[in-house]
Amino acid sequence: MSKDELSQVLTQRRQKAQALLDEGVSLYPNNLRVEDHLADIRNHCGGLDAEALARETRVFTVAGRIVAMRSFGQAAFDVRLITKSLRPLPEKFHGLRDVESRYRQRYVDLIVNEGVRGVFIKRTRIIQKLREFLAAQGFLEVETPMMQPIPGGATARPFKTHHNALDMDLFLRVAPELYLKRLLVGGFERVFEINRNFRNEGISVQHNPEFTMLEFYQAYATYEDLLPFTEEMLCSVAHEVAGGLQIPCQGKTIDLSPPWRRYRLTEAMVTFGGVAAEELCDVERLRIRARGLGIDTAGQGPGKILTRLFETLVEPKLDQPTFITHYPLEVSPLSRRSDQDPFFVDRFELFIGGREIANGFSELNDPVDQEERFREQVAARKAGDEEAHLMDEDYIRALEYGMPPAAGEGIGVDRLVMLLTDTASIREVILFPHLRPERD
RNA sequence: GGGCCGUUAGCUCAACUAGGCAGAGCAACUGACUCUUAAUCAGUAGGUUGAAGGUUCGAUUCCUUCACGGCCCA
Repeated sequence: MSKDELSQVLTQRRQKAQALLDEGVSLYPNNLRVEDHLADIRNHCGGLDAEALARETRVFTVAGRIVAMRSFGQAAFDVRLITKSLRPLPEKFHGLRDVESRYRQRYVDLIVNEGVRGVFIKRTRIIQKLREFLAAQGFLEVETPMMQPIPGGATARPFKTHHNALDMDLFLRVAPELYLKRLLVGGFERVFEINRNFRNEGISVQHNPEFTMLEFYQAYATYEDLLPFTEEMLCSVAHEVAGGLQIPCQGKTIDLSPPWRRYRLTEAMVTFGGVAAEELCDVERLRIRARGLGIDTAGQGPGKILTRLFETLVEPKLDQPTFITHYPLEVSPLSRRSDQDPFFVDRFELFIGGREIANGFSELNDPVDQEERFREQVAARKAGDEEAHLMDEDYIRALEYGMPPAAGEGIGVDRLVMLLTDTASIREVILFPHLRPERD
């Protein structure tokens, strides 16, 4: 096939490899012991002048990529081939810039773009710090199913797969929530999981089909306990990886110093969204406003319309850390109903840099109320809402055994990494972001 | 899903407003040079310009469709 014809550069590389083979040189030996790093040589010889260097007899064994070589000069090396590369690296000065190539060939991106490497090292440190913080607070790290017969715990469309031996459909989880709360029923009082969720939705600078989520649950706590806890946890992470609480974010500076400001959702609509307080109680006026913004309100109640308006009008303005509390029950099928006002639930979300970073609430542990909410979700689903929850009878059964009052929270790890590395696209913090297959 | 932009040598980019033999730097190859911090000098080679079609005497350039990517919107 003509497609397989190699370019001049690749042909030359293969010819060189063949020439080495013909000389009896092994192209992929594995008996090397690396004893030093370049830093060792620098530390040992960096301060020496030419004469002292000439007298130096110590032998260093280092390994690495040869980026440039001149067979010229007095310092001589007997270089030993460790791995024959058949492709050249991108140009040394400009590196690899093409975004598509960087994502498709992340291995090359990581070789030549030091900043990229730094982002992923930070990502690992952030996750390590979250684990460390939670473990120190007595939380037990657990693993719950990624493949679920009934996808639940979030309003999102799932990916479907099939188990051949059992001949049954399974769904990649959209959230671990319902399983983690089963563990509260089982007697674990503090649990958390850091793992992948999968949502069958559009791809954007903020959305990858698979993404990493931290969820943690604490018995005998309320959502109000989670606010200072979240401040403390995220500040400890910021100290660790960003070096402080003043962090750069897309040209602005975000101040993470606690306490973070708090608004009820309705207050924020007035303060940031420019909506009159009277309008908040008037569904029809809200609906008209939503339609004016291009939001589809068909079949949606006041709670959902209010939330959609909030997302459009307020969310992007919340650059500095802000807790929003008192979400409508209509959009919170797993949260505990507020004792003061049954329209709302005991829930909050945290916004930083105009993006949702965390979502937490007091958990609904009344099985009768939960079953009713599921039925409403099922009805919404029948009416066309593909993201609505399904009935999970086993979860109801679990609640019937008695789940201690508890609070739980989810933190989008990718978005947290974006925030702490000042990155605009989620693809820059995921090693291998999803791309369509390349052709030709 | 919609709009806008992009795709040219291994890599980074030209060739624009005006259709007229597809170019440069780095990398590669050959030779020279004994002290470098991307970059010493000279020479050589390297292309189905993302794919297919159309307009034209002639298309990287104009038009259509498609593929992939980016940004914005949903």
